[in-house]
Amino acid sequence: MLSKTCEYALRAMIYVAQHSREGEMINIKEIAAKINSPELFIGKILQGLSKKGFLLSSKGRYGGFYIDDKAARNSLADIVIAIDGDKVFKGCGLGLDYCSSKNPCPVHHEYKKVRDEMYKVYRETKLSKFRAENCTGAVLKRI
Amino acid sequence: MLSKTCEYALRAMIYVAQHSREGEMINIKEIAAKINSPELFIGKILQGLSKKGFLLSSKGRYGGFYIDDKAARNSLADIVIAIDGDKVFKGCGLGLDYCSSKNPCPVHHEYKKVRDEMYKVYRETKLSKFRAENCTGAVLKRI
DNA sequence: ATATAATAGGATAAATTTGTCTGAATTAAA
DNA sequence: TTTAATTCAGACAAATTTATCCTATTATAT
Repeated sequence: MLSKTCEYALRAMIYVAQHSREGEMINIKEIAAKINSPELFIGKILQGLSKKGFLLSSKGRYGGFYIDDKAARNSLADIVIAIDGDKVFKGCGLGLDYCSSKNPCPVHHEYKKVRDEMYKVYRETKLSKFRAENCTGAVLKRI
Repeated sequence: MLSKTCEYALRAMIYVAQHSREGEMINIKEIAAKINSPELFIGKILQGLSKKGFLLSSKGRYGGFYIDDKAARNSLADIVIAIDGDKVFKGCGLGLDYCSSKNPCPVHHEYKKVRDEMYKVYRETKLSKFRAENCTGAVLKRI
């Protein structure tokens, strides 16, 4: 389970990827409205991701956020890890710090298998999949 | 990802199941020490689970907690749902409320598949698996 | 130049989760 | 019957996460 912050971030990044077109920035007001999130909060989140290089931003009138080809190479897993850390993809199913193949908790083997697949789902979903040229227009909020 | 409360609960319940023997109660101090959790906090958690019928308790000297055959029929998934709700097993990978097969988010199909397997892992791990007669003595904390 | 509209940054506030304290009730042993 | 050891209950406190406010900075159009 991802944090709310992380869920907002994924939706926002997908939305920005879907709508990034040459010479157009997408602003926070629009993003917040389209992904069902508090405007100021998603602003903060994207500012943080922008600092880390996950998307471009520009201030001033007609400013906003943008995901270019390079930034679109990031996967959803990269974003999750940047925000929530890797516990969801690497951690123990019972929350034990030391749990591992050599020192497994009572559910380690079964859990690890599925956890690895979960990682794969997020890792293999790249932002490029959502970019304008490929985009099928998946909606990120109830209409 | 489970809440910390839930992780403590699972570890505690497994520990109690492992050590439940006829006419012996396991007390909170022992449980907390063995699963690496704050004593008063896991106390509260088990009191809640006990109210909901997930384990038996008895007050007074030599009192404590106990899991009998009937309570041992519960799975780890039952406990997770009792504490964290079913979002982890039923929710959307991007946190959307309305997401479903008919109205899928951009990762719904891949995510759902793995999420269902995750549910299965917790659902098919029953407390009875850990009861004294079957117990292989899996340790729930670093020694 | 000026007005306008956007992000950036830092402080703050609200809500939730996690953890603690205190005393009451209960049980069994001595 | 007294004492000791336990869970139970409710209030409280601390920490973390989520969300907002205010001002500064920046960029564009007019």
